[in-house]
Amino acid sequence: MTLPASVQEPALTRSVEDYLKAIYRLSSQGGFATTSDIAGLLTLSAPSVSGMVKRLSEMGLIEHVPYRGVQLTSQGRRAALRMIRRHRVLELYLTRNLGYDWDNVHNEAERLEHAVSDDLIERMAATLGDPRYDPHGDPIPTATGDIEETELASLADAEVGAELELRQVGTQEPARLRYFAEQGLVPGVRVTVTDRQPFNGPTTVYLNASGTARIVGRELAQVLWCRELSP
Amino acid sequence: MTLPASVQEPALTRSVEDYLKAIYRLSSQGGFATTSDIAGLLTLSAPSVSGMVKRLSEMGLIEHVPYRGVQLTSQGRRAALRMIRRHRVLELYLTRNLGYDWDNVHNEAERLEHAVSDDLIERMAATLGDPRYDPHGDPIPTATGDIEETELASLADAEVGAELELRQVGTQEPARLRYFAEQGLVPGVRVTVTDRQPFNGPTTVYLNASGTARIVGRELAQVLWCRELSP
DNA sequence: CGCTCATATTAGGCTACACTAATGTCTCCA
DNA sequence: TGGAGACATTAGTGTAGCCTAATATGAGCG
Repeated sequence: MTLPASVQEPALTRSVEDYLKAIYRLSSQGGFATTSDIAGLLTLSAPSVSGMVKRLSEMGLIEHVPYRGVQLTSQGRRAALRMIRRHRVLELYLTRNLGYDWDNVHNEAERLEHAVSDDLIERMAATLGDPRYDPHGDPIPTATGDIEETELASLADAEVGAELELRQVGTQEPARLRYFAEQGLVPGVRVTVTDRQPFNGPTTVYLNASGTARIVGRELAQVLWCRELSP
Repeated sequence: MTLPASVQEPALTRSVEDYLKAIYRLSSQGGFATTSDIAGLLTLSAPSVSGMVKRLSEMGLIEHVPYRGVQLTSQGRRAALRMIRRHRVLELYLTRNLGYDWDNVHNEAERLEHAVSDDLIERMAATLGDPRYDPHGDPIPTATGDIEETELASLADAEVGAELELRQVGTQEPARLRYFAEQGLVPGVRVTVTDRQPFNGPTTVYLNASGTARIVGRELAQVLWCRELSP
């Protein structure tokens, strides 16, 4: 009566997909995602999260340690990475092929990621030449669920004199993204750190290509993730 | 406390959007859409439809005459046409820009139409050069909610000797669509009706461009909508 | 060591939307 | 004109997700 041995996964709801993405983000550094952190990220009440946590762990998507938090199971992680792939492929496609700017793709991708088929995502990815990074420099998981893990350091922590490649811009706020774009601070750019003011002051960098300087306040510098170039 | 005079419409749910599209289709010839027709089209139970009909008429989207059926209000019609525009623009975009065939775009568009923003639809439409017809020849409503109304006749009713332009293919079944494509029976093609067998028998047409004949059974001929060319 | 406060969970309720079973209404034909 | 049968509606349930209010837990500090 039912399908054969091959287990047919019953398709996750939009909510479930959002929870899994949030838990992935909050626990990607290895720890637990707490109820209140999830509630904060998704702007839901804590009891709502408690309720969903119960459902997700019954579905086998997360492991719940009461009063401590949750972590994804391998099944949950796979589902989360699938959503992240969708989101990032969509962001890149919208940017490259439909004239979106990197500061306004997020919301569109956020809605579409729940509606597109795997087939469409793979067609978009193929059209884009199987890209590895989204417009903000975040790595795109492969269709098989692998994601590049790179050690990046925040510009705010970089030493004066260091030569860096800007790799990821860790914000989705349109205003900040627009500002970064204006300043030429986008993934792939190479810079040299020439100064840092004390007491959490701003960082000054030279853009190697254009030879011009930029002064970046701490709050912004913290979300610019960089890779150290050979010294 | 609430928004100013400008009435902010509260965003329709996926279900509501589907009902409105169905009601549009069923009542576009002027009559009422009945509960069981809607239930049939959406594959829902009749009581489910009754319940939704109550909600839709409270929302002012439809007019309900008990035991007779429903019709769209102008507000409901606007919402329905907006969905149809989305669907058809999506179908064309997927066909033209992402390698879909006309027989497999329907389901993808069906899901995406609920998730895309108006902005994205307009970008797609602009990319496509503000198209007027989708891949099946159906007219695409304008962003302002106007739709071309053409008098078309079914090939099954065409007179022998008539010269016709095939304009719309009125099915979404992939197998039939593939067959039509193989036969060269696609929108825009010009044909001459050369024969019709009696007792609801098949229609024979010549493809004017290639000069080859096609025999089309009644069931298929009924969904091929044509415009009569000057006699 | 125990208490306080932040955090988590449970209890109870609401909405949207589906379902089946029971009931109402209309139409057409004998 | 009076049913019979087709169709519509109402009644009553269920599930997913959200909420607020009430309660439980645990961790750090006096």
